[in-house]
Amino acid sequence: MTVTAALLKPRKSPVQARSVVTLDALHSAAIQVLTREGLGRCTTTRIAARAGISVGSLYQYYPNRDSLLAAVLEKHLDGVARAVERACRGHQGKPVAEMASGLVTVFLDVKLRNPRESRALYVIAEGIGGAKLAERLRTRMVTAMTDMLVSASDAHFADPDITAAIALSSLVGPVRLLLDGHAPTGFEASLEKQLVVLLTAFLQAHAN
Amino acid sequence: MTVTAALLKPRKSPVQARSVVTLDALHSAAIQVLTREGLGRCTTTRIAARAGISVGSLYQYYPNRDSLLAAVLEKHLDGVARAVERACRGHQGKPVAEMASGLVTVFLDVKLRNPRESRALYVIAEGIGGAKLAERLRTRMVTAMTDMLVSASDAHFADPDITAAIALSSLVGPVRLLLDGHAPTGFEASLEKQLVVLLTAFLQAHAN
Amino acid sequence: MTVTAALLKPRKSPVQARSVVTLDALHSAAIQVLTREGLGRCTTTRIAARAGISVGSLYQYYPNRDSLLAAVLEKHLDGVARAVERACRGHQGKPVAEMASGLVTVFLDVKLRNPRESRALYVIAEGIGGAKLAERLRTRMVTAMTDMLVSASDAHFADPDITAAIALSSLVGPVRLLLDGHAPTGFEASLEKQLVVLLTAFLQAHAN
Amino acid sequence: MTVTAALLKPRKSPVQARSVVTLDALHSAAIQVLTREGLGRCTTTRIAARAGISVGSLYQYYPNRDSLLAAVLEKHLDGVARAVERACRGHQGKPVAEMASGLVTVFLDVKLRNPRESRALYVIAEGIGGAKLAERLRTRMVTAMTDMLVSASDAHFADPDITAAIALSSLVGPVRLLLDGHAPTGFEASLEKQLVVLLTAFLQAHAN
DNA sequence: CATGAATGAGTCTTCATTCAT
DNA sequence: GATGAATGAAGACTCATTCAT
Repeated sequence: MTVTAALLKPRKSPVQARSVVTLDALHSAAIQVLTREGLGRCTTTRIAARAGISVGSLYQYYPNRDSLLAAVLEKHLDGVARAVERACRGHQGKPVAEMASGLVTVFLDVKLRNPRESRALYVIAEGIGGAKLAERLRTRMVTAMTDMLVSASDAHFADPDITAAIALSSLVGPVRLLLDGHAPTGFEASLEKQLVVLLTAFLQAHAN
Repeated sequence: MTVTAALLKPRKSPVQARSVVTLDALHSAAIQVLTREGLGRCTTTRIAARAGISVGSLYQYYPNRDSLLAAVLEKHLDGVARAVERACRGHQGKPVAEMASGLVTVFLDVKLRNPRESRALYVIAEGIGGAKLAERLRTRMVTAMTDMLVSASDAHFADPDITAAIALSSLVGPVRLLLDGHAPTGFEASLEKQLVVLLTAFLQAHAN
Repeated sequence: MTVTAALLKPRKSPVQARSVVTLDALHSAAIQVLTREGLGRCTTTRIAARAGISVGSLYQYYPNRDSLLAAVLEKHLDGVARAVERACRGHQGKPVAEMASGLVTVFLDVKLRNPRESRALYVIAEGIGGAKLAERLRTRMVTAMTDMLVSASDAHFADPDITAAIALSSLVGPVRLLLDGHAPTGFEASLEKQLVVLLTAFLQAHAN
Repeated sequence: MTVTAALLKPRKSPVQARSVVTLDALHSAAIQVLTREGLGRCTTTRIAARAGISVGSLYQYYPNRDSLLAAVLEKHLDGVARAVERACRGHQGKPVAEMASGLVTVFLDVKLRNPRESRALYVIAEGIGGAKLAERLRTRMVTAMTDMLVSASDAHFADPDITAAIALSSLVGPVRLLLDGHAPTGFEASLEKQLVVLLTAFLQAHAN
């Protein structure tokens, strides 16, 4: 683990119930401050205040501001990755149409479950070294998808990892459009169906 | 134009040759500082220094830091939008396969022409009121695409604007993956082909 | 309370002993810097330095520079107003000669007790929204004087509030002359007597 | 002449008509900017712009910002002093009642002729070394008044210079009250009469 | 352990002044 | 002479981080 990486790790493990509670409070406080005030005004003091603790205590849990934000981001991305992995395992050996449908469903589910949080994290990700984190989690998801794709009952993929990477990343843009509230009228209603069409068509195009 | 919008506008028009040069220097300086130091360290002083001018001079061209960054972003997005609009006009009445191919080619072309700049702008967009700008430009592109889609010789679209919005946004993720350098080996080589497959399959799925 | 007014209020109440000390230190530091360096050089950094604290700490007590200066001004003016009010109450029902004498005495007393501070505040008053403050305090004094005048045992005033306003303001110039050190030799020695003569003559001129 | 004094002098004498015009334009531009924007925003660039010339040209006439403001102040005070001196000469040998009346009339006349300008100058005076200037002009006026007082046909003054200083300075406060717009209703209407009463009573109190 | 006052480096922004054109 | 772009020192203010209580 590099020095930089070490600095982004939480300081104490949540062995005690209180810690877990505080950690959670800090996470949601961070997200609230972020969405309410913007990254510029998202200060440690404000986060601590909203979490109901003192700045000093915040530093008991995280060595610095960025590690807190990174933890929030990681927690979110980990949730997304877990959900995708589970879905992929659950669709092993199925036809690609089912895979596409299953994938879209979970993806939308985790991303839209808490839209406010999802949006806040895009902002965090740019501000800190979010790219590294995002990549690690993306790799997990692509791996899981690749495994699923190669098991498809009705298709064969020449470059399953590349197909997986494209398929996954192609979902990101449309979802973000919706989260940002910039989508055309009727977009949300048909988003899931459209994305299923998109993914299914793409995956079937590789079937021979 | 709102007050806020006014504040994001350049201060002086580049009527003189020198101004144009300085303006360009500022733009690329901003991009360099951004990619080299990150948004957090992208200060007016550093930008000015890299551009070879004084802070004072920077403020002769832009009323504040955000207006400079916004201008850089807008210039880039405007270039993308123009290219997409031109491509859409050029594929009126063609079959959807050609449309997909033309769109992907143009999109990759403008986005990858200056990868460093493209990446920097993702960071800017989050930090400032980039969402507004991005939406305006996206609207232009979606409009152009919608017009193109309805003219397709071999397909009919029930909701062409939604199809356009999804099609366009589905390209964003994969391209960014490449720009961020997180793509699997061989990704770049096949990206264009893959995206053409993706878009063609999606559009043809709507054909009846 | 308007927004502007709110911005000129101290940030934290001096509930703790330490705060009171720091607040006092800031006030006298401000006055010292003001008289030693002038309003132009009366910067937050310099005030903080002279007060023996950091700029950051200064901003824990006042939201901005002007609110600090305004507080200093208000404290001074409030002291003057209190003294005048007390004197006015103490001379209810007396003949105008005694009123004049009493008023001049307290006025000189409070203004000359700390000449350095008195002078500094003229400078402050111009720079910030001192006019508003000054007016409020002046109104208090004029009101108190008006009450006193109407109770005079040997005179009747047709427009007691106007008479009060003129009487009070006529003292300002001569006192300031002395504070600024521009008075002729022997001025200070006879100032009190002269002002008593001035005020008495003026008030008696209204007696019928 | 000290170095400081030299720096506050205009750079070129208005030998040419154009210079006079420009100088006047600068003076009123300064006053306008001052009243419209406040001392803080009263920059050389803005003054020059309002005067219709360039900053560079401004520096052709004054070596620095303060010398310009000082010149504006001096011109105003000189006007006041001249008027007072003339009035004093014109009332030589008259009874004190006439002197008082004449002085008040003239003082109000010059101060209220251009209230906006008068007010603006209080602000200037504090910001720059206005005290020095003010004192010089005040000395002229006190001298003229002293001469007048000693010639009074119906009174003898033990300390005519002190009496003059007090008399003059006692007018300042009331007039400023009016200029600042903080005077009670009916104040302006009766100000002249009241001040005549004030001064007459004061001067006659010295008569034996 | 918690607290939150104190710190001071670092940001943006302004503006008097100069000088090349 | 006139111009106004360029300069950069200096000011107000913020905020991550520390540490005495």
